[in-house]
Amino acid sequence: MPIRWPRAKRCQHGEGVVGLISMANGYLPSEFETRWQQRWRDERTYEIDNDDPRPSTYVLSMYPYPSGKAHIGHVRNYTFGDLLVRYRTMNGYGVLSPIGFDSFGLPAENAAMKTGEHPRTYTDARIEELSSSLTAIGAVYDWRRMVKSHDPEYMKWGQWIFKQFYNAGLAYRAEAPVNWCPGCGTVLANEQVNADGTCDRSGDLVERINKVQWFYRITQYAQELLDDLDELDWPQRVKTMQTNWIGRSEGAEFALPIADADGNARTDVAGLAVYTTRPDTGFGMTFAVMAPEHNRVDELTTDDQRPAVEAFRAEVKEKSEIDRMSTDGPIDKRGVATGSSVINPFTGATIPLFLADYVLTTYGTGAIMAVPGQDQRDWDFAKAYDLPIVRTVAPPDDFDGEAFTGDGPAVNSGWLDGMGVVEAKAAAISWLVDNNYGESKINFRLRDWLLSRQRFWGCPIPIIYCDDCGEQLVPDDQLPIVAPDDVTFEATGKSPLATHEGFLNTTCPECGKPATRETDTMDTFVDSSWYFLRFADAFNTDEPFSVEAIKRWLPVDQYIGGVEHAILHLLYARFYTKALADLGIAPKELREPFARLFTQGMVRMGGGKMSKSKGNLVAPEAIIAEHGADALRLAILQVKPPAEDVDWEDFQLDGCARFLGRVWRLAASTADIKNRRSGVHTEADVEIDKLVHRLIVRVTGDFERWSYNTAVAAYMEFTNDLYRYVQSDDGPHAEVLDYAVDTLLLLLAPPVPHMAAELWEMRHDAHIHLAAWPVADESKLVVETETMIVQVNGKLRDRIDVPAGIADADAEALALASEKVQAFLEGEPKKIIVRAPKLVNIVA
RNA sequence: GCCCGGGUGGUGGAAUGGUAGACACGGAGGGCUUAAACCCCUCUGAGGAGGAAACUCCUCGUGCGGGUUCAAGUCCCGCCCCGGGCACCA
Repeated sequence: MPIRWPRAKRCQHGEGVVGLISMANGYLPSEFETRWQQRWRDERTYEIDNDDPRPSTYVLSMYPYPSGKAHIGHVRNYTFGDLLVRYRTMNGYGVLSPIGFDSFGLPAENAAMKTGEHPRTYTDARIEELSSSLTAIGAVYDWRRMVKSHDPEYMKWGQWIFKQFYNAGLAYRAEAPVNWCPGCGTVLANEQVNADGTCDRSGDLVERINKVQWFYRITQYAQELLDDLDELDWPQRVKTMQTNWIGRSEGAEFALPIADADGNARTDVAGLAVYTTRPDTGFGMTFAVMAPEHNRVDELTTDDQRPAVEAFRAEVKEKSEIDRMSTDGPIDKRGVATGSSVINPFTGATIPLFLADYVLTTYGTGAIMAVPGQDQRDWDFAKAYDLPIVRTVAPPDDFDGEAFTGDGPAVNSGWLDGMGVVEAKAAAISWLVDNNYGESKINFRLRDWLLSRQRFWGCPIPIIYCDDCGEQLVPDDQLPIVAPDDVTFEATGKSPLATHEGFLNTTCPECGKPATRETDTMDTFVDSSWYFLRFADAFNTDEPFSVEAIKRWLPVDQYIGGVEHAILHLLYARFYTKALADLGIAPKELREPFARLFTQGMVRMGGGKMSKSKGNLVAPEAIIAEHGADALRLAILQVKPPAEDVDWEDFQLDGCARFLGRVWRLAASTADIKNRRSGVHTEADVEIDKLVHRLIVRVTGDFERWSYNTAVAAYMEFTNDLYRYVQSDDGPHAEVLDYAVDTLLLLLAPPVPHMAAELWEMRHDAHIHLAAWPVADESKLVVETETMIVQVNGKLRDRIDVPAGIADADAEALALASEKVQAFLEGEPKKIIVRAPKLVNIVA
């Protein structure tokens, strides 16, 4: 609440601060911002050694993909991290604040195809641009520790880690589908495939073809990745998303015997394995469905259905997984009968076997039992194909839907009848086990991590293929394997690695005979899965990092990044950390990389995501030139809670710059204010002093809970009060004012580091960022009177000033005595709720 | 489609279940100025009543419909709309 100054004390006649404070020292950020940036660098203010005596804390913003000059989205991300680094430093911590670049990736390769420039020189230039942008917004790092994905030293240890994973059985090869463009003769990223399934370069229809590729066995850690989420101080929504992504489910896997022409179970072939989370509904299984890619499709398709099945499979090949998972649209064209039948083991009935696009090979067994009574998609399918529907769970009487997925007594289910879902599940599973049809099974939606990329600009997978010895790891003394420089990029999109003779041909490390290299590179998520560990020991040439260094800094105390990374990056990094710990490369006890996570929202432009490809980027340079980096930082903090998405149009640069000007004028010239006084403190002096201490509490609390927009409001409110104080007829008390301004500057040092530093040096000839964060004096926080609100039936009827320590009975008496309240009372109150000193609610 | 968020004045937002709209932008009025800009001060959710005025008071109001509660922007249920992710963009 702002102070309500008595009218007479206010400045009435425009004398204003103009008259009191010199205008000569205008706020001109361009005169000192770059100077301070240079000084932080020269004075190594934010460099830190591993033997630094201060208590450790590790603040990390996700390392950026170097796309060139920063855009406002970057600025927002790195402002939050920078504020925290400066805040923690003022709190006495030795803060590890490193920066690096996620410098492998598709855009550099695309640029190479356009301009012929080698991705390395292109990427190095983009890193320079982004680095200078980060410096220009005042972000401070220990630049010595910089990690770049494409740095050969980092690649060397990345490949070395792959080898350790391979030796531990965590890396393996298997077939997996890729997007294949027949026109370009190349594999496409999902991003390069248009919504209609065509190649964005050639326009050809993209196919899904199978290719042998490398995987990391992340599923081995599925349970641990799920369990350990509990101990993380992460946003609940990110934890929920990871939980759902891992997708643990308990159910049963069992076999549906294949039926012969007479409807009897064949004993010469294995049954069709299906996975279900609802074994209790088995009696309602009226058909079964396989994924179109299931490896038994050929075997189980009858001759008369073969043409239809082949046509269907060709069609599905062109569909994306998202389209296939969708339950939108007509379902009648989304499946086809195989002509074969299987047997429902529960009922003994012969039921038809279909293919449908919504069943995926990647989940469960790639085949399902269909129970239309309890599953809406099965219901729709049954309707479209005229299949019987049998309810096996009785829906409530008022149920008017189709498939019923809720709980209820089992019906039409033989020996399960009458049981609830939980009981029936257990009973059905024991029955399946007892009769040798199957077993209970925990299934995860999580799939192994496909890390092969058919790209040039990535970290090569350190494998050699020998005709005689098979796949061989590249020996350590040959690492890193680095992509060659003498390559040309063709507009078709082919990776030059696969055709570069010098790269491709090598000798087998085992037998010495001619052999060939793996030409796929690693997913860039591999690079980003351990860079935060390398930061802790960035100069180590003997190992990726020492256990000691990791023990000193890890886990990251505060990780900051976009919510778009909520699943993939954060899950992969967690997996890497666990695997590295289990292999003894990282400390055994390091189970999680990021103790606390903050996910900030994105900056949108015209309602859409800001991105280079959309061409709607806003560059910070022009804004910094006009308003200064501090004003931009403050506007970022002020405009919206950090976790939420924000539209660029809503930024209030002018207002923030105006506020900084107000602080500047006040702080730069307090000594010149004409009517400064000394001696005895007036009521106003005491009041201002209390506000200073309340401000410390507010800002500190807001920083701790990432509520920067309200912290900015607190600064502004306080500054408004200070202005009124300075302009009051009595004038300001010199000591009170100086203390108030100094404290304001200290509190402003993390968000607006340049201006705070400049003013502090003017006032104290010292470095504000090395000063201690202010601490509030408890005795000055004591509140003597509170405004008690009085409600009648929950509606506000009066406000009464009461002593903070008022007893409930006295509060009640005061409330009832109020004339305003009396007017709304008829007869005796039914009930009175008293929450002294804040509230009394009278129920009439 | 599935998973995860979000809907509060003209705008961005604030509000441990307890005074809805702090702070800022925009707007209005006043001061300073020959004038303008800058700057300083005040007012500003909608509708209405009383008063010469300062001001006082009433009703409505947090996407829609229900519910829980003495009390709901906040908790629960069901809708509607908007945004993000969906495994090869990073």
